[in-house]
Amino acid sequence: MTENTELLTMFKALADANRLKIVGLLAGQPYSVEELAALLGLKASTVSHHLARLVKVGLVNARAEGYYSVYQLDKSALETMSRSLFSPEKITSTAEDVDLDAYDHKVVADYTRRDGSLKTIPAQRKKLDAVLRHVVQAFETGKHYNEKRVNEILSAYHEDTASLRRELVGAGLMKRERDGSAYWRAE
Amino acid sequence: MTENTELLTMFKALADANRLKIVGLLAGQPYSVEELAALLGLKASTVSHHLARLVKVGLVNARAEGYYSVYQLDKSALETMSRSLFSPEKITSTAEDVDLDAYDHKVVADYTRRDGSLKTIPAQRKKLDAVLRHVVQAFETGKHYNEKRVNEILSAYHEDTASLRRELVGAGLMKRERDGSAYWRAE
DNA sequence: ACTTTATTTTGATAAGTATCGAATTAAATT
DNA sequence: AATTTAATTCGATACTTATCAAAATAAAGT
Repeated sequence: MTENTELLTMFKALADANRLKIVGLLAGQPYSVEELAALLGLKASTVSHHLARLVKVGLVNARAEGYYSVYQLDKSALETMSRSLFSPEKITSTAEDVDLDAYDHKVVADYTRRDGSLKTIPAQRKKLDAVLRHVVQAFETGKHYNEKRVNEILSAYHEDTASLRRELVGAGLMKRERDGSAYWRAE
Repeated sequence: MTENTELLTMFKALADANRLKIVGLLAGQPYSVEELAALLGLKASTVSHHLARLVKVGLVNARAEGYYSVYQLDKSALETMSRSLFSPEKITSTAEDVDLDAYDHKVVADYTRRDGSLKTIPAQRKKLDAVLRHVVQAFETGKHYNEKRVNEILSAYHEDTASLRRELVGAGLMKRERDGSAYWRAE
């Protein structure tokens, strides 16, 4: 949540009918709080509140003038924004603090018992893959295992060790010698 | 409220942290409802609701794929929007249904009694102007009045007819002969 | 046809926020 | 200094909406 909050507060600032109208009015000319209140049919306190939010995101600014504080639109800020707001970087940044492994974790959690064994082997590709990525971590990288040892390890997860073994190889998560004499975890 | 509601619904659609994250995630690759729910730590029903709003504004669309309905970002729509959303026309259109005379009306209402007479003559320029624009309507356009008649008409508004008359001329709302023999309403 | 799985819809609830009125602050004229 | 006027702040209320749980759909594999 570095600067994607900037995006969010910006959109929130504009996600109100009256604030949008204020921006539209100020695009034509500067106005005082009192004038805006009369134009919108709102109380001055309400308009003041709206203006404060627009100031906070840098869209408008105020200058004192006689009795009034006159608000005006910062058009350069508006232009800058229209160019940057929807840039690919800004868009993708909104999801940067999302844990991309959360789906795998949830699937694994859904399919495993408290003792770590699998309730069933998922039938669906996506979920099977998630579970396989979990199971393969029981093997050390760079180490070779014979089939008997592989089955022993897999039996902690499910009795159908043959299926698990086959799926692991099929998914490319484990490799094996052509003659089946040895298995190892893919890098 | 023709298409400025489009602007509003668009901003509202993006004015939510989780919907922004969804857009950010879909910018990277398509996802199913279930996956998004796991990634965001939300229930599927909630995500479904968010996606429906994003679909409604045309930012994302869904395609059925096996068990899942896979949602993807409409990047062209995103680009179109980023260009048009902050255009001067769109911005000013948000205020197009605002009654620009509302301020004058309010000022006049504040300063007049039920019988139409003025409580006081406003000291402030802006309000005085608003009241003068109201008072001048008591005169027909294209007709000439002598000073006595002008004062009779103005006396319905305030006893200080001399000030009213002077201000009306000063504001350019009424014209007069150099010798003061006749007054008429400016076009 | 039946079962499983994902999605959507529907209420209900909780969190957020727009609005107002009253009180306070700030600024300018008398 | 005192008074008027505009703006802001504060507290309360009403409205909106994000979220979830449960029920209803939809779709696929058995």
